[in-house]
Amino acid sequence: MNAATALSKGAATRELILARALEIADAKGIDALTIGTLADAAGMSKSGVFAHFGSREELQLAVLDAAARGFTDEVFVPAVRERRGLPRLRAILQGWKRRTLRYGESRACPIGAAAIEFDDRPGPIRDRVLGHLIHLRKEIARAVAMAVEQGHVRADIDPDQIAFEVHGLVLAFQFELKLFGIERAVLRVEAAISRMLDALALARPEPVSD
Amino acid sequence: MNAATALSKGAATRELILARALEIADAKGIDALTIGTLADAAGMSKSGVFAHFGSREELQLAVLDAAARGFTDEVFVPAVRERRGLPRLRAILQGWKRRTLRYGESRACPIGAAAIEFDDRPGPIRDRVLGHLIHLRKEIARAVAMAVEQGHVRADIDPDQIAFEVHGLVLAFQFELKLFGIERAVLRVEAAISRMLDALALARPEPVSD
DNA sequence: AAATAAAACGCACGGTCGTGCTATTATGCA
DNA sequence: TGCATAATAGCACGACCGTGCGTTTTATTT
Repeated sequence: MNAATALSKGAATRELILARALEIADAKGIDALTIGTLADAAGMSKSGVFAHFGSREELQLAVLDAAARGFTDEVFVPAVRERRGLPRLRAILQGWKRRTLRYGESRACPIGAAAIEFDDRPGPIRDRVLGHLIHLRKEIARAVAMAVEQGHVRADIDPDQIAFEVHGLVLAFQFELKLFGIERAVLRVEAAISRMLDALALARPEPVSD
Repeated sequence: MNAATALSKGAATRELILARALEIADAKGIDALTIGTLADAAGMSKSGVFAHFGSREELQLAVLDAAARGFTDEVFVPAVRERRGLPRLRAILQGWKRRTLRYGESRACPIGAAAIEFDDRPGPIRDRVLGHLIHLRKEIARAVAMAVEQGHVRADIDPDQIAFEVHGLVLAFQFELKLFGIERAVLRVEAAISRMLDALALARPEPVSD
């Protein structure tokens, strides 16, 4: 056995289970992820699956973390190959758009969905979800701040405010996908993104009165 | 019995049940609205509640419609007292913000939540939710179009695009409430709203190059 | 007031859920 | 190869779900 697969049997099937769990959570949402369904999908017994996590909640937390890792790998990791500043910010937005599109017209990002499903249920899951979302927002704000440092963007803008509005754009994009289909949603989000990036790069909102 | 309460016993308790159901759906989401819980909240038996709707799905549809009526009453109805154009658009946004705030930091608009919970479950509920959302978006776009007609807003903007972005703003607002609390969320959304309304009213994005 | 209709209840059924407990099988090390 | 240990299966429990049915209570009409 080589180094990459140097896993004990238990750890290996745990990964297999987690992969199936991620598929289910992607497709049906995190609280449609039941132990029985997951056991069927993994070709195991309920108690076999259960033993790997100890509780349903622990399973859900593991899936949440896996989803967050997937987001990082798919959106942030490729983006850091771009130059700091606007190019990298643009890459993040493109990656995010691409990932959102992969969910299609009738599914949602599992973390965003979990944030809404659990917003009224205090506990570890809600905390974990909010933690991931806060991290996401910070990364966006960081990319904007870098763009300011690089002189790509006006110095008087607030990176956190832009992160807020970018987040809203992606959320609206998800809804537009469901409401009016892919083509229209892509047009809208790209119009909004370029409008926003233009506004960031412009000299001042009212150059005449300067 | 006077005219306002001229309801048969059945219709009256149906309204009572619906009111309790709306409370539950507001607080816990539409699929935490179970017949047993609702029966307890209404002080009735499960079968008593059940008989009024014939199925759980029919109950959920009724609650969805009630929530949409509530939104209209709370947001659109007061807004039509304002003058057409920007004042009315502003009133809609304020009303929407106020309503969103009422849900606080740890609950979501039941229709928006249902849109996400049911995005992967085709059927009458999903259709109804999307119908309400499309209606909402059309109303926003209509208000923007009126503002164009009144000359309050540049003629080259697309009302549907603005409706898209406004929707995103409110969604981001809801998340901001959960992530960072009320004060910060209010500051952000008001900054974003006034920035957007300013952009609508301004002459052109690049007046110097004209 | 009696008769008819509507409304609500009590109860049970079949289903799924998460979770323990015990037995069995497979794995990895001496 | 044999043995300790980890991994999985089997099974049952209690809770909750939606839903149907027969009965009983409450409203409405004659």
